[in-house]
Amino acid sequence: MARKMTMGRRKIEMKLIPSKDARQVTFSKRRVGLFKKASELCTLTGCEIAMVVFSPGGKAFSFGHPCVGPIVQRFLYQCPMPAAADLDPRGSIASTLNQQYNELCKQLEAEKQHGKELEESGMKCPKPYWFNAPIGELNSDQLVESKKRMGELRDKVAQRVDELSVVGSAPTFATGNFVGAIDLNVPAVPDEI
Amino acid sequence: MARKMTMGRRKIEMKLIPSKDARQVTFSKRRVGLFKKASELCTLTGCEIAMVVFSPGGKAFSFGHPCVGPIVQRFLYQCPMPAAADLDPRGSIASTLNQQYNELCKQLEAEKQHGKELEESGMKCPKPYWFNAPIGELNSDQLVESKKRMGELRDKVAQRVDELSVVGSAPTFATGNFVGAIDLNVPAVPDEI
DNA sequence: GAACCTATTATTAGGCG
DNA sequence: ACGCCTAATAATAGGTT
Repeated sequence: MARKMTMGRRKIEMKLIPSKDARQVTFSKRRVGLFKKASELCTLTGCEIAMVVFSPGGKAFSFGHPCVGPIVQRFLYQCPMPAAADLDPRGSIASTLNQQYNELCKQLEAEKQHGKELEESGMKCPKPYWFNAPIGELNSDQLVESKKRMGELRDKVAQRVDELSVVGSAPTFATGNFVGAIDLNVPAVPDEI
Repeated sequence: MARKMTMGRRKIEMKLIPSKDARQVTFSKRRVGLFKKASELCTLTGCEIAMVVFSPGGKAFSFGHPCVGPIVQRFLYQCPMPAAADLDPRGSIASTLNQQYNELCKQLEAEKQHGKELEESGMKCPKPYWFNAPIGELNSDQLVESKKRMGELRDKVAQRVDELSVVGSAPTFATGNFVGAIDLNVPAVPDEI
C-alpha cells in the first residue's frame, strides 16, 4: 500500500496570505482559474466579459470576450446620451443601475458574512441620519460603516456629476481611442511582479 | 438505505447551452461563482480586480475591488489622463474627492482584514435619494436644479470625508487614479426631484 | 427568478522537479 | 516562473420547493 505521496489540498483561511512568496503562487494559480471560469461562462451562455486584474506586484492582466475596450466603454457610457435616453428613458438606465445596485448589496452581504466569525459588536446605529451624526459620537464600527457609506455616496455623486455634465454639454471622449485588442492571459505591463 | 435523492452534478459540454432557459440559469449560478472567485483572489493576494459582465439578456453586472472605475482607468491610461477634465469642469475637485475615496477604500480593506467589519444594522439597502431620477426624464429646469443640488451634496460629502479621514487611521495608496462614470451603489427606486 | 439539496465533477494547496 | 502530482476542498448540474 503506497503511502500518501502528498498532503493533498488543504483548507486555507480567507485572509491575506502572509508570505509574499506564497501569495504570488496563489495569485498565479487562481488567476488562471478565474480566467478559465470567465471563459467558460462566455462560451456556455454567450455573455460578454471584460476583466482587469492588477497583481499584488502591480502587473496588469486582462481578459476580454470579445475584447476589453468596447465592453468597458459600453459599461461606462451606457446611457448618458440624450438620444439613447429618448429611446428608453426609464428602463435602460434604471434597470442597469438597479442590477448593479443589487450586486453591490450582494457584495456587502458577503463581506458582512465574513465578519461574523469574528467578534460581534452589538452596535445599534439606529440612524436614518447617519449622514449627519456627530463623528465624535460614533463608535469604531459606526465609523467604519460611515466611511463605507460616504465612499459609496461619493462614488454616486461622482457618477451623477458626470452624467449631468455629459447631458448638459457635449459628450467628450466617448469615442476616443480605447484599447481594442483582445487581451487574453497576457500581461499588459511587462514588469516584475 | 436511502436511495439517491438527486442525480448529482453532471458533466456538460463546453459549448453554448441550447436552451435559452437553461442558459439563464447557468449564467446566474456561474456568475455568482465567478464573482466569488474574484473576491477570494482579492482577499488572498491583495490584488485589484475590475470586472464587467453583460448577461445574454444584455443586463450589466460588475465587480470591483476596491472599485471598478479607477482600476479600469488605470488599465486604459496607466497614468492620470488630462482628457478626463473634459468630463467634469470641476476636475480638480473631482480628482481630490476621488483620491480621498481611494484612501477610504484602502482603509476599509485594511480594517476589514482586521476583522473589524461586521454588523448589518439596516444599511443593507440605503433609501432612494432624490437625485436618483433618470436623467433622461429630467427637463431643462430640473437638470439645472439637479446640478446645483449635486454640487452642494458633493461639497458636503467632501467635508464629511475629510472629517472621517482625520478621525481614521493613516491612509496609503498614492496612485493617481481618476474616476470616470462608475458603477455600483445606485439606489433601486428612481425618484423625482 | 432565489434558496436549498446532493451526487458528482472541477479546482487547488502544498510539494517536488 | 512553469509543470506535474495527489488528496482534499469547492463549485455546480439537475432537481425541488
